[in-house]
Amino acid sequence: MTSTPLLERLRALHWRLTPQRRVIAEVMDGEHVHLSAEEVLERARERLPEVSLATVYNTLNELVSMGEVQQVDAAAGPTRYDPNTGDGHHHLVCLKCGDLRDVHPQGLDVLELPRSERFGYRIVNREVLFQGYCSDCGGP
Amino acid sequence: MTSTPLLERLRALHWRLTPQRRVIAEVMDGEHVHLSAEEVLERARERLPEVSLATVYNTLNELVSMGEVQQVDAAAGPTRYDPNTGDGHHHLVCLKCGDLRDVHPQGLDVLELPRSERFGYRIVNREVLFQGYCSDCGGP
DNA sequence: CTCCATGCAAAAGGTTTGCACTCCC
DNA sequence: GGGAGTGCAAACCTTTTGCATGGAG
Repeated sequence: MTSTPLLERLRALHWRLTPQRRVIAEVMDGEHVHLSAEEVLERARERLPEVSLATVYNTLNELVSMGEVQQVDAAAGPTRYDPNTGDGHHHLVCLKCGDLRDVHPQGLDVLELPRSERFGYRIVNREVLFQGYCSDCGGP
Repeated sequence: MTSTPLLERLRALHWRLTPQRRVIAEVMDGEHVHLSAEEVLERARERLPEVSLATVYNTLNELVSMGEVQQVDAAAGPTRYDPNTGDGHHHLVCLKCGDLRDVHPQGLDVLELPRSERFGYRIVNREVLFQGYCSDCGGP
């Protein structure tokens, strides 16, 4: 789907590119797991030690706003960030421990709101969220 | 849809019924807007002043776990709680200000995960979440 | 009578903010 | 050179927790 590297797309958007931002974008482009801001910081610092948590938050929020990154709020634990792959993958979260998994429910190609239900929003993400309790936290 | 009053269903589940819990359940049963824990506390105290925030959180978490209440994490602002109406209503949230609206996308009757993708979870809520920015926070 | 729920306040995160400094464009 | 981005640490909010007390079943 999304074959163009993230950095190219960002350059095309005339996004101010600093070393910190570049490294953070690279982390998000490479990892297809759900990283917390803290984990993004960790991996970014492996490449560039002088990165701060505040910048990670700033940058992730911008990437989300640009629709390049998806944010998933698990209600337990910190917000997680996921590169927006464009495939129809969705999420299953544990409300107690925050465990997060990808799922691929079928027949949801048409995840779009009619204009009459958009309320003037600029929508950057559509997703199906299943909430429950994992087997460790209170399974069936 | 859900015609049985919440309290009756709770009694049927042999749920320990204290004055505080009853009042909180009544608030949730009556209100079809998305209330934060703080707002639930406010309304519960109108009926019973000696209710604490901790109890509101405890009780709401239990109701969520029982599948009787839905929790929506907007990423901005506090978690919101919604009575589980059973109709196919979903949510549109503003990532910046936390504004939350009901939407009714079509053709999503089959919001269920195949067992192979449930990972042993006990699922209590399925919903479609549209994230974006409202017209005040950065519309189109 | 026995647990379990409650209240209070403190603790525990996670995320944002203010300000001085840096450096990308 | 100017304005946007950054780092640091403190502030902010929301939610959970510990412990003594009280009340539902």
